[in-house]
Amino acid sequence: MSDIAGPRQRRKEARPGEIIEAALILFHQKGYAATKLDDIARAAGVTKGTLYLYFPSKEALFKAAISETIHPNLDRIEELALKSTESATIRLRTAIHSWATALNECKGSISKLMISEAGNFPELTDFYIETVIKRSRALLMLLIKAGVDSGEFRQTDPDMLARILFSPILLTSIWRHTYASQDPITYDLNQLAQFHLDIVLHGIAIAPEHTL
Amino acid sequence: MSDIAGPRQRRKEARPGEIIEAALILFHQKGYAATKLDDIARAAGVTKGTLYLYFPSKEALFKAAISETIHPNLDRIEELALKSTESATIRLRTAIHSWATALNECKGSISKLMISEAGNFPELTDFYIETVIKRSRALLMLLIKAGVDSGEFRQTDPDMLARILFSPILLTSIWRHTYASQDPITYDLNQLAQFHLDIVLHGIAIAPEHTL
Amino acid sequence: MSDIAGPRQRRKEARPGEIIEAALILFHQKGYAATKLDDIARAAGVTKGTLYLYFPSKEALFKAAISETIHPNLDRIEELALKSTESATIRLRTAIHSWATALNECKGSISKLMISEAGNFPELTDFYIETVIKRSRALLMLLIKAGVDSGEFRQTDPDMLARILFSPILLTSIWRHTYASQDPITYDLNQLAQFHLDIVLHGIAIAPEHTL
Amino acid sequence: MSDIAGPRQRRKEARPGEIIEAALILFHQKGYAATKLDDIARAAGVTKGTLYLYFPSKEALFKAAISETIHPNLDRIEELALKSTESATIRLRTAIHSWATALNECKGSISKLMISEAGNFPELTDFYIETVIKRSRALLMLLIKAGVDSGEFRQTDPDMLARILFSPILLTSIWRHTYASQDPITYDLNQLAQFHLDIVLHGIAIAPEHTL
DNA sequence: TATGAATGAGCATTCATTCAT
DNA sequence: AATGAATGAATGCTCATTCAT
Repeated sequence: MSDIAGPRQRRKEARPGEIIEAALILFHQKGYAATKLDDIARAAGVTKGTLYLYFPSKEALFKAAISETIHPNLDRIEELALKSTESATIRLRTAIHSWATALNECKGSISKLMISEAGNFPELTDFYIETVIKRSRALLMLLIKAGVDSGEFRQTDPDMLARILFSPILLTSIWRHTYASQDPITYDLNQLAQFHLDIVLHGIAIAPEHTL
Repeated sequence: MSDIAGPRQRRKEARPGEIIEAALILFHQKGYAATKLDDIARAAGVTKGTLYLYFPSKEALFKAAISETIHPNLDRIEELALKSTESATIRLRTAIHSWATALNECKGSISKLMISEAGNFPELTDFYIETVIKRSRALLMLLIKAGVDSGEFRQTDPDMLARILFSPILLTSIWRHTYASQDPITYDLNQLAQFHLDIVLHGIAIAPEHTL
Repeated sequence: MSDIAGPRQRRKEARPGEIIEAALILFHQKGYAATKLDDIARAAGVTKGTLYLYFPSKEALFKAAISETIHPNLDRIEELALKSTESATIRLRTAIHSWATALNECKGSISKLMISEAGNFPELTDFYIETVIKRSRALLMLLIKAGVDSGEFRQTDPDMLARILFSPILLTSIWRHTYASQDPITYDLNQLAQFHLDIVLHGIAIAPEHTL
Repeated sequence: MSDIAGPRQRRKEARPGEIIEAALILFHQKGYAATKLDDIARAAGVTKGTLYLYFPSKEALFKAAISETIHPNLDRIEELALKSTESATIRLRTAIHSWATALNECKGSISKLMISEAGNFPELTDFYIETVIKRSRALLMLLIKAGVDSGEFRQTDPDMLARILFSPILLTSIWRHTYASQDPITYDLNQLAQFHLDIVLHGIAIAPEHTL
């Protein structure tokens, strides 16, 4: 009932989140420079002035939107894969699938946004590289090395293999957010992940039973 | 005669190309909206007004830059792989390596630019999807199907496999152009392609001799 | 009882005065346009909304601040000089010194503020000119004429002399409030007034005994 | 004939001066903050964007306007009084009259502007104090000391006397620019200067012949 | 063909004012 | 009486585009 509030309702707690959500979608669709604060305000159901109650500038809003979205996802993946006592094969599959699932559910793609805007926001990019990219890749490399050590996988280059394992999922996720209307993708990221894992694990497995 | 022009003197036929080259680099670095015509003009060694002698608007220049860069690359790949009478395995390897080589040499990445700006230039995106993306993928799928038909590869999903085969190369190329300073990549795209092909072909090969 | 209120608790009757005091200082320091209501509110220890309980607009607050500060000072000077039955010389000295003393003690300078903002507030300026400037000058001219009539001073131009007599004090007062840090003034306005009066009275006196 | 140029005429050389002149008048009338760039542009006969071809910001335009106006006047006064071999009395009269003449002719009053805006532009104020105020006062003090040394004037406080000598002229000049309509002044600054000098020199002269 | 001064619509940001609480 | 979140008109500044030279 009080949900249907008038135009001057007070929402101090909820506002920043609503604004960030609206901003992220628009930044993602149009890029930072092409996104107008008017658009963000309208999408968030407020006026332009209100944005400045919560964020001191457009740039600050952009950075906040990126950071806020990144942070809650950071720890989840690592937990999943590291705690487990299963075989490296299983843990690798689990890690990648949980990541694919996360990407499947995202409305926007931080990866795409960072690719587009990295050149214009060097410090933000540094932060993203350190906290997201390197950390994610380190996890994959850890699992790959574990598999090599345990005799599940052949000797291989963990850096390249890590890059190869996440590329199709990440690029397809970006693709879907970019070319959804012109080139729709009919399967979900988990299917793609499974398909790729089956091939790669078969390709690097020492014994067939280590494929799954 | 006009060939012997001074080093600073430019032949007028060369102008559009020089402008496009400068524009492409800047669009790629900063994105469309953040790139100023002043910057492009300065980088091309002309003044802002001169741009309008060759391109009616910023948007037209952007589209021209994309199109001009795409076109000369379009036919090359197809020729390479289709003419050959080798095995599907060989032709697949050849196609992917020649593509990796092409990407290796590019100063900018049209793929990255299209990902960034697709939302703001729908018609251009349509054109890109039809002439580049779908055509490239169709080529890979053709070769994959040929390999399945010839008994070199197991039965598989050509769309997914095509996507998987170009993802690491394309994403790594984009990566390199985006995060070069923060996260340098030490190997080239051909090494990555070979590494991936070895694994995947081994994974999908019916007999070991079809891996190479 | 309400006198025993906590140090932070303010009696509501005091509010307008506290706001005016804070406003006057800020208007004086930064000028009308550069002073934000937020600053005034903060300086007065209230919130921005509260200002509107006492003053209908920023302009009204400004005018009130000027008027409130002017009024209590209006009558004082006239009393001092007019009641006296001393010689014109003495009364002139008394008037100027009491005025110098008043200016010495002021934290802000209405004169400076009016000089700065006269162009933007014509009606307020009219009011200030009529009630302060012309009245003050009329007083000085009255005393000068009295001195001429009584044979204390030579025949002279009362308007010019009045202007000359208050200029050093007024300008120095403004100066002190404007360039305090860059160009500090080491003597007080009474010293300056006495110095000037000694010279001028000696200059216009008919007989030496009329200098003091 | 070509003077009646169209709206797109080119005036690169003349423009900065025209803009500064228009800006100075408006800053003077309304103060810095209350002066809109649109107003300045309109008064200068250009559009807002043109201002930015010549000045990088409103603040830079303001500072340029002050500086440009100050500089040409700096050396003039000193020359006048210092070269002369006349008596100190004559040189003092000459200096003050030439200064009064300069102020008489000015459309705006930098002094007024600096009083209004000193608080908001500390570095500009420092510059003004050092190059204009202190230099002018030093000149007057020099002449006063010369008069004392030559036996023309009694022993006196040069700082105070200097301040007293320029106050009426300066304040009246400011007054005229501030309250022209409400409180017009009927005599010019040279009359005022002569009136004051006659009194003061008579007041401080050791012998009557040193008054003129 | 080439220039670059000038334009003006567009956008980020500010801040006096309002109003639900 | 007091708050402070929200508003929106105003304004400094940018930049794609035009055009006289």
